[in-house]
Amino acid sequence: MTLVSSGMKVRKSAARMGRPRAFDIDEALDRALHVFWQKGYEGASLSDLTEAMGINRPSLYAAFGNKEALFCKALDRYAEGPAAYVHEALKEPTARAVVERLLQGAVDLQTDPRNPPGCLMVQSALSCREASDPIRKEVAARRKAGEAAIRQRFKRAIAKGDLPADANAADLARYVATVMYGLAVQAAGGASRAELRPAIQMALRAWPGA
Amino acid sequence: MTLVSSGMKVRKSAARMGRPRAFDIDEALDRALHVFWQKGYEGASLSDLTEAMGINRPSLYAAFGNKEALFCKALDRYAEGPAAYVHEALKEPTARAVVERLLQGAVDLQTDPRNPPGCLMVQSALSCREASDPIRKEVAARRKAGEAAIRQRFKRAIAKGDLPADANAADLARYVATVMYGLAVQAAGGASRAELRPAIQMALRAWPGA
DNA sequence: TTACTTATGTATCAGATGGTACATAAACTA
DNA sequence: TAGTTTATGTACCATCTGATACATAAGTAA
Repeated sequence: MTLVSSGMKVRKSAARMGRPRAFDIDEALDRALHVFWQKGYEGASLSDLTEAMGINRPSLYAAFGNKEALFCKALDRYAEGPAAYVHEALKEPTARAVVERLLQGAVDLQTDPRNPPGCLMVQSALSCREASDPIRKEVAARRKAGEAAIRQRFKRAIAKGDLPADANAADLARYVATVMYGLAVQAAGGASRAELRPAIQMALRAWPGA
Repeated sequence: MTLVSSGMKVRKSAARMGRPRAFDIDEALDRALHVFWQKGYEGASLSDLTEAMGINRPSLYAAFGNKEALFCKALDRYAEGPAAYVHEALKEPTARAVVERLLQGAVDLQTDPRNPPGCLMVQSALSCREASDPIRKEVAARRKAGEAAIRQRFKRAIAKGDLPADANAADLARYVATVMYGLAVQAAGGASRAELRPAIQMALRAWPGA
C-alpha cells in the first residue's frame, strides 16, 4: 500500500522527531499552576511564569500555546490534583459526610503551607480587565459545574431518603458552595487553619437533622 | 502685628483662590467607586477612571493624589455609603437580628442591579500584582476591622445573655464574615437575589438557638 | 552525508499602564 | 492694571504587558 507508507507518517512509538524538549512539561505546568494560584490570572505575568518554570518565552508558547491556554491547562491540573478532594468527597456515603469532607478539604487545601493560600478558582474569578473576560467566564463556568455536581449528589441523597424529602438540593448546594468560597477569601486574607475549623463547625450546624 | 498679617495667609471663609474646579469632586469619586467596584483595583485603568469621571489625568492627580489614594477614598465612600448597612446592622437589638440584617444586607447590596455585582472589598481583595500589595493589605485590614466589629457586638450579646454563655464570639463572627464573603463571590459570578436568599436562610439555621 | 523537524535563546514588537512637564485658562489679591 | 494661585488640556515619558521573528542547536529519517 504505497498510499499509506508515503502519505501517512507512521509515528514510531515514543521516538519523536526534532530536537527534544529540554524541560519536563508536567513539572513546568505545576510551577505555572503555583504562580497562577498565588497571583491570579492577571497578576501572573509572563516573566513571573517563565522564571518560575525555568524556560524562555518561546518555549512556553511552543509548549502551551499562549497564556490563556496555559492557564486552562493549569485549571485542569488543579482539578485533578489539589482540588481532587471535591470529587472524592462526593463519593462519601451520606450527604452529611459529603459536606463535612468538602468543607474540611477546602480548609485543609487552602491553608496548606505548601500551597499559596486560598483557592485558584476564587483567586482568578474576580480578575478584572476586559481582556481577560474569557478567563473569568471559564472559571465561573467551572465553579458552576462544581456546584452542579454537589447539587446532583444531594438530589441522589434526597431520592435515597438520606436527606429529607422536602429538602432543596439546589439551595443546599448553593449554601455549601458559598461557604467554600468564603473560606477561600478568608484563607487568601491570611486566616489560619485553626481559625477556619470552628467556622466550618458552625456551618455544619445548619445541616438538616444536625 | 505685622508678623501675622504678612506671614500668615488668612483664608477668607469659602472663597478659595485660583481657578475653581470644574467638576464636582464627590460625584467624581462616586464614579470612580463604581469603576473600582466593577473591575477591582488593578482592573480599573486610569483611562477607565478618567473617562467615567469625566476629567483628565492631571485633574485626577491634582484632586486625589494618585490611583492608590483615589482607591482609598473610594473605600471610605463605600463604607459610608453602600456598605453602611453593616454598621446599621450592628445596632439591632439581638445578635440574631444582627446576623439576619448583615446577611440580608449583603445579598441586597451585592445583587442590586444599580450596582456592580459583588463586593468592593472582596473584588479588590485578591488582586494580584506585587505593585498593588499595599492595596491588598489595606483591603484585608478593613475586612478584618469589620469582622472585629461584629465580634465585639457578639461579645456584648454574650455578656447580656442574648447569646449562650459558652458561645464563642470570634467563631461566630468568623462564620458570618465567611458567609458574607462567599455571597460576594457568588454575586460576582452572576448569582441572583432569588438564588442567594435561600442560601442565607440555610446559613441562619446554624445560629445558636435557631 | 544531506534533508527535515522541532526546540532554544536573543532581541524585539506594538500596545497599554501609571504618572508628569508644560503651556494656558480662570479665579482671587493688591 | 499686574501678580499670584490653582485647574485644565495636550502631549509625552519610562516601564511593563503579552506575543513573535529569526537564527541556531539538536535531534530523527533517508
